Amino acid sequence: MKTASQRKKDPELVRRTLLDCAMRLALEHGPAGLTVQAVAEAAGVTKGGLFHHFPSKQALVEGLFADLVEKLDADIEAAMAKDPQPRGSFTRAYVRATFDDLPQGQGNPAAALYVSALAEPSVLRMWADWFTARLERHRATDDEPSLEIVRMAADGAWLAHLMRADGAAVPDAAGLRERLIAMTLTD
Amino acid sequence: MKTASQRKKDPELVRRTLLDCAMRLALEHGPAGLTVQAVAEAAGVTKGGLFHHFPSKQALVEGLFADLVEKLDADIEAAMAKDPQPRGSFTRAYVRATFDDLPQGQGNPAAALYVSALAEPSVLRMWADWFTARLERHRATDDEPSLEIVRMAADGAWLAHLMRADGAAVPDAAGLRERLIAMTLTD
DNA sequence: CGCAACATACCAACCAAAAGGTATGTTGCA
DNA sequence: TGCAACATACCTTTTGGTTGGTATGTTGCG
Repeated sequence: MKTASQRKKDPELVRRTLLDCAMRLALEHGPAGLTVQAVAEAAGVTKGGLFHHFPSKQALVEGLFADLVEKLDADIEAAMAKDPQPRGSFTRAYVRATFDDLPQGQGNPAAALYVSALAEPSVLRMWADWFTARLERHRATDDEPSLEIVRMAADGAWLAHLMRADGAAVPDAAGLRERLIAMTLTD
Repeated sequence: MKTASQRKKDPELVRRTLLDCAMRLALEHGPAGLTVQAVAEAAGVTKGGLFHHFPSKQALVEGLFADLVEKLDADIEAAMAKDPQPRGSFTRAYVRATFDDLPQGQGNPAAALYVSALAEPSVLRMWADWFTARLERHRATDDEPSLEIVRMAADGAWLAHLMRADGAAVPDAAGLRERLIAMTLTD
């Protein structure tokens, strides 16, 4: 991004750039690398400029995760639209979205980002609210213990993926994914 | 702990106290609350005293997780000793240990501790090494996809427990646990 | 329209606090 | 006495955050 004097004023773009850069930095260097200084610099803005858009660092982090939840929600919605079978459709979509959204590239700082952000009560609340709301909405089709186990296994796979030491990939992610989806149909 | 002038010199005890206090602080306030100052203070020692036992903060964190892995390993070993059925015995023990070691009390900063510590490559390596070694050792009895799913579901349950917003407990942890164990027997 | 009045979007410099770490003492046990 | 086990005091860096100012729009009014 060019410096402010060279570009047209476009606060919405700056806001987006800040969020994008924050996400990139956090994924690459973990939560310790997510400093307002670094984010502002990466976005071609000064710290003061950042604080104009986000009144505090917490607000920035909240914006980050609001984006993330929104994206996950959209992916799940899309996956559900293509699923003819009603029973377990949310669980299948959850599995698909979880496996598809695995951040590729270097994986270990990403884990720290996600879960350490959940130390922030406001972020934790965001996630919990979203999840319980979806669970409530699809209670009729996805409220079975066997499906809960599938979702938890997906979470576990997500965690395993994030925590894999250096290149060591998760053995057979695709096969695992299909197996979990099959579990929602045959039970 | 009394101050140094009032107590007998007992470096081993001080070391243990430091690790225990560090664990407590991290569980209560998350990784951000795990400062050498706070740990030393809580243990009734000054910062200089802490740095005498642990040459750096990273060393302290590594000691913390070495303890954790050791405890988990002991629990799994104990659970396996009481399990007559060979097939899936490691997976069952893993499930039992995972559910039994759920840190009670307020849970959200704990999640941050665990996973953010895994941003430290040395800690991540510790965990990965332990896990792959156990997997290799029990390859004959626990190398089936269905058992892998059970272990991942246990991880997911662990994550869900850590991430529950304020009091909201995981619905039916005990039932879930039994269900997972049953899955290792009936498949 | 044209221009003053105001609001928005930034920048540059600075600040207090807290962090990890070190250098140098002091104390107590063998 | 000598060394391990601490305490005290200090340093450096980095952090989130603030302050005052400036450039760029936007709006109301004669």
